Amino acid sequence: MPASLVDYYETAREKLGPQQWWPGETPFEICVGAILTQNTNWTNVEKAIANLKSRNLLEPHKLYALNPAELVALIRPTGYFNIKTRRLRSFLKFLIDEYDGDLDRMFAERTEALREKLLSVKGIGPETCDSILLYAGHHPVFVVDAYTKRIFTRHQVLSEEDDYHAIQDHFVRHLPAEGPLYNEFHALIVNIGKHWCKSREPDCERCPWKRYLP
DNA sequence: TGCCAGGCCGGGT
DNA sequence: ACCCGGCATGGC
Repeated sequence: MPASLVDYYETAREKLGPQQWWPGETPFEICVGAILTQNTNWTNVEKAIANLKSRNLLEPHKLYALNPAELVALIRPTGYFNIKTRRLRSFLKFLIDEYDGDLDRMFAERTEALREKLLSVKGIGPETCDSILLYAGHHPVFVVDAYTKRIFTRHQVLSEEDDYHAIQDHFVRHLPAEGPLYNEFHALIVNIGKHWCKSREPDCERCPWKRYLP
């Protein structure tokens, strides 16, 4: 009998321990980080977050009031700084226009309705949207990323042509519908993707799942 | 030294 | 409906 997704989860959880994600102190910081980390190494994002934090700018109205050119300079280490400035500001405008900058009010919306609204913001795609929902808002949505696809395609759980929605659907259908589990599982996937399973070869012997699953 | 990182958008077939 | 180039810094 092939390993189930719950087997994958439990194996990784045993080997790597609790992940305590997302690495951000406040819901707003998590939202900002989710946008800044698009196709970007997290260590670069940390530098940008530190810049914003040191200037006390991690608050929606303050950040939106900041001169865009200043924002470009502060998030420079993340790369794509021009486009990310636009994306951050479009999210901030949405948050301020719709909820007066109050994330609690935003997250009080029903999951599906909020998901659609966030996806309509230019610069927020499915992964960024779902990361914000799950990690900043504690909505029970499973986050899919490049590691999820790469690792589970390699393990023959997913196929190459599965798109974001197909992958998300697969996980949702095969896991208990629990936000905390979605949270921990995605965090474990990223941990394994970054530190254990970097090889692009079809066989990755170092990967915990390769070694410990039947 | 090159390749890659927790995507997304817009324009071209 | 796809496919693809562009966006850009910092670390290994």
